[in-house]
Amino acid sequence: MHWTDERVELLKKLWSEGLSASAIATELGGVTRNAVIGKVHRLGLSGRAKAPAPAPQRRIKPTRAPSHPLRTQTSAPVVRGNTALAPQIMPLVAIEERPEPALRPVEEVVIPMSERVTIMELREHMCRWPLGDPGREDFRFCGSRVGPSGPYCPHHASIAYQPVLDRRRERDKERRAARA
DNA sequence: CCCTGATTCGC
DNA sequence: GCGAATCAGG
Repeated sequence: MHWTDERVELLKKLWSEGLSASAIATELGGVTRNAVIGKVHRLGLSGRAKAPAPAPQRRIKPTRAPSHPLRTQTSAPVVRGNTALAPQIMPLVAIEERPEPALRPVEEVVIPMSERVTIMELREHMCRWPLGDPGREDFRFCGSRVGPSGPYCPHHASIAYQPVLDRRRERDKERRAARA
């Protein structure tokens, strides 16, 4: 992959819109975020907005000897820092309430916490408990941190792995209690 | 740990 | 010119 005019244009556009380097890299495809950042700098469009630039701070390379005369010091239009302060235009972030998929009246408590993530946002350590109807646009996964093992967070694991026997035992127990 | 941009420098 | 590796920071 190389930087064709179109790709450069798209890069400029997306960068000006405030997308992160990695997001742009994904969008373009075939490049890493490093490549994007490198290109951005070469094009001279670094720094999308920045305050005063507080730290004069030079970088300190421990051992590597400077093979070139440093061309820095006095003249540097440097507008450093800044991290994507952009209007973040995310397509599918809405979705308000997502009633848990009819899980019979549980007496245990809550921990409603779901992060609720899309399949794209789902990471290795995230709970894969499905929320909603797969195939619908608002389908999500729980997304909470998974437990010590397994694909679910502790809360959903307790639901998923609750054996029928436990429920029966629980029911019998209640009966006995009611009788007494 | 996830992520961000910034910088250097071998290629 | 390019971008991986690295750095610095959130």
